[in-house]
Amino acid sequence: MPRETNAAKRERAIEVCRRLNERYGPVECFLDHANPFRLVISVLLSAQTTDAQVNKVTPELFRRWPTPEAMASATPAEVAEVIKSLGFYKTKAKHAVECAQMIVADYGGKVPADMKELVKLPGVGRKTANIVLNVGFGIVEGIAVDTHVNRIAHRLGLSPKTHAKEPLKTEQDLLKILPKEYWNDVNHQWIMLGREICDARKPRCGECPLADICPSAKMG
DNA sequence: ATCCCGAGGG
DNA sequence: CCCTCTGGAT
Repeated sequence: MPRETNAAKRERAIEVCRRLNERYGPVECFLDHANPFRLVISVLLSAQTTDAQVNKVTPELFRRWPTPEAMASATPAEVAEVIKSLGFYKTKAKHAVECAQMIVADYGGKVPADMKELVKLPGVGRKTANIVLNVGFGIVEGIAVDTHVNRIAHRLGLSPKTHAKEPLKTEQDLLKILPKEYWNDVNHQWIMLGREICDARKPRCGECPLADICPSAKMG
């Protein structure tokens, strides 16, 4: 079996994006993104949980501490009490307060619109930073590779199996394959596919719009 | 039981 | 490289 050319991968990846665009329509953020500060905190809280769970706590959270200045003077214990229905709530509360403090101390109370600066914030990695850049600032600098995107890229044969646990390498593979105008689609729509259909354990290939062009679906 | 729309730390 | 943090969904 000859190795697939990059051109073939690109063609397939673009077709993937085209079909997912048809299925999901324009991308949308379901978290509180009224301003970049709220977005950073909301995305930070969303790790390992759902937007719906996050949206249950953010109204009270931002009612009590609406700005970086306000949250900077909260204690992690106070914040933890408000967000305790979420997983990892103690760590997230600590990160939220430290984020607010750093935004005030180092960035004049404004969330930096820059990947290198964003990832300096406690609890903010590339995945979170990518979403903040995309949704909060309209900047497309990379692809937010989470476990879903990672898995889908692997199943579609767009990133080697050896990169399965290295999101940075998966991101680099996708950046090389896909033209930039599709990066934002990956950030949002591939994640939805991963949640609804391309499940880690039991993928529902029978309902998948990509089944006929997916090597993994063909092999079962 | 087992996994997750991550990230920090050892 | 590995572990930890955590509630909720399945």
